[in-house]
Amino acid sequence: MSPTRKFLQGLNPSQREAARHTEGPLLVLAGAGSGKTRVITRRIAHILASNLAEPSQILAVTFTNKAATEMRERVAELVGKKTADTIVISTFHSYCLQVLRKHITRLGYRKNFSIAGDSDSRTLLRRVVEDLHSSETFDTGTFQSRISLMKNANEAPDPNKPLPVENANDEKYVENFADVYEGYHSALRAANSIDFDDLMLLTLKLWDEHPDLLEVCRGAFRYVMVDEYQDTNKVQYELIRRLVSEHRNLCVVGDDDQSIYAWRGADSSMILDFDKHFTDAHIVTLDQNYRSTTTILGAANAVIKNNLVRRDKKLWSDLGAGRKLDWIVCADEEKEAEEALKWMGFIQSRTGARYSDFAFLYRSNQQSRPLEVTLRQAGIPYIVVGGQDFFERAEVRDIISYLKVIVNPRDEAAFLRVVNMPRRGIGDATLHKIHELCRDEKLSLGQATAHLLKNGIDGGPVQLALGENPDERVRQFKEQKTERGLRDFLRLLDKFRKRFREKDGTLREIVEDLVASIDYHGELVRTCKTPQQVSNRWNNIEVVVKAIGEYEEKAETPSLSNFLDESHLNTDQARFGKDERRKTGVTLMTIHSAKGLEFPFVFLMGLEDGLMPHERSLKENNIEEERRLFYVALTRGKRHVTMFEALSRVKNGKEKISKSSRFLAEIPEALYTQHVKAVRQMAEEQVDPPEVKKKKKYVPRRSNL
DNA sequence: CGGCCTGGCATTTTT
DNA sequence: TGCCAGGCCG
Repeated sequence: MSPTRKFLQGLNPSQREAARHTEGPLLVLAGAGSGKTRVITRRIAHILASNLAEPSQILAVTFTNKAATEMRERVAELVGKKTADTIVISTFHSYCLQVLRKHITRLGYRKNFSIAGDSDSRTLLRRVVEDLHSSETFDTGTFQSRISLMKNANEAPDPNKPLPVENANDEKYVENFADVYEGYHSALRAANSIDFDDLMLLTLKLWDEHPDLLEVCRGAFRYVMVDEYQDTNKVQYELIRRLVSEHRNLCVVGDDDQSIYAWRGADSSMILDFDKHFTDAHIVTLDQNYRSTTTILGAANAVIKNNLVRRDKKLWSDLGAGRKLDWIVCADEEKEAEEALKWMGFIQSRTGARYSDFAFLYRSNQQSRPLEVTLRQAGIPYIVVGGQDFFERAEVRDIISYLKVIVNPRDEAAFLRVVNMPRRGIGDATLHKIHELCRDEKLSLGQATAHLLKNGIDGGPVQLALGENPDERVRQFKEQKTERGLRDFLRLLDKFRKRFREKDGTLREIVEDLVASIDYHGELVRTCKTPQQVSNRWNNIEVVVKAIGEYEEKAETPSLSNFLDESHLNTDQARFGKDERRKTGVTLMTIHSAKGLEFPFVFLMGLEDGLMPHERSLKENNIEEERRLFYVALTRGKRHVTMFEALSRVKNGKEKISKSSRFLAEIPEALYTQHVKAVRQMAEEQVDPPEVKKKKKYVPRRSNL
């Protein structure tokens, strides 16, 4: 067999067409379960076998590290590990970070800049909002998501444009938005920090302001591929566009029907308009599904075709019809969980399936509760995927923040987090002084603190909150405590900066010493309510320390800064334990986290209007995205999907009665069996909601004149 | 400054 | 119902 044909073997006609179409723009519309990873990896192997490019001249971009690793492994199976390792397979974020670490000084940042995680951003934003000195109270998160969406869309604040986030159109948000946006960015700038969105935005800026750098990056690749293209945003598109502008060898793979991250800035018009952006684009549709029964696909197709904005396609498979879907109507969420276990037992008795063949999928995380309780009672092993990110946990952030402020002394969010942790008697009043000094004198936080110590804490214009305390001796005593605290803190930072700089011990050893120096364990004992909490949190600290050790072993040139980069960009949950349980237990997760996965048996929980579709999306008119979510949920199933609804459910501490999800009515009746385990009529009579019709807001039309 | 209490609030979370 | 932020008081 000729080497160029070798990697096209075993592909279906459309897959092969996609894999061999190497030149010019190509859009692969890859339906759920249609073997898109197979196509991408074969395509890469085919390019290499045809000697069209060196491995290092191929760039494959993914959204998650997990996807990147998987892709590399699968390519390695085809072309060998050595070759696979030289292909550039990376997430948008880590590719951009690489570029920025090299060249960011051209944008006026320092090389040791920090990446501000979501909570770091929030810390900074809170500060900015406080500085507005407005009598109003604001929700920081509203500003945060608004800023992020705007940056993802590559837009700057424009007072004439409405804000896309819910409740962001309140006058007070509109009025203050420009100031907050501005304040946030100068705070980031002063902290020598950039946020997640900046990774890409600044890379774009760098390329646009310094064409020589773009030239270098562009010249490095002959073929560019982007996975999950429906999840890209405007900025990512602009990056890609620049990278391929010479040769235009761009292949994007994705499925508009699985676009479920618009709320996070993904812009499905990127995939919908691909052939407008790249006019001579070739389009290949992969609609043969290798995962699900025709029953499941029939339901999924029927549901998704109600979406108006999409590229028309219909999945099919030759895997047989299988069992009709089951739709179980339960009284409440506890019954729902019990019923689900019964059905699992039933399926197991018929098929001999293992626990790990089952997934319980739901719309929102709270729904895991009743399931967990019931599973635990039944002694069935399970794993809950998702929830809080490991690196966002308080104790982990504490330690990471120490490391961040050690690497980047200007990092404000990190500084603020640890300056009084453990308790050093440093409170708001002192911090405000430091902060003002920073801004007025353009000092780093550390410098400002040192300055403050030199001139005496009370030298500034701000009154200590203790001013009203009549007992002057107590006041002075406390002030001394504060001074001592600040001094100790600065000394500690200096000491460890020096140790890291001089490589006085391994990274792991130094971090261990740091944790001991601040007596973090003692702090946990002091602040935690239960010993259980202490051991949980301490355990997480140990995981961090261990992670540093592991990083150190595998990295060629380990550095603290590089470790921090990885900890921000590679937050893959699977890396941190509980992997064993995944092999033996049932899986509980949100539909969002299930994207890209498959299970022989899928249980969809809580299919009620208000939950799925979520009432908030309903309010925001995002029904099509909710429908896609339901579509994603259905298409996770290989052999069977069981659907559950609870007529009544405790929501926010109150019992709520609901109707069936409107999406269920979109499934052809011939494809499911309904099992009513609760008297629906009773429930419906009780409620039938006096449907509160919202008055449509009257929007005056602008005259054409 | 820091502990305690209260009131408002409550999707989804690849990086 | 449960969490977290901000306010209050010792």
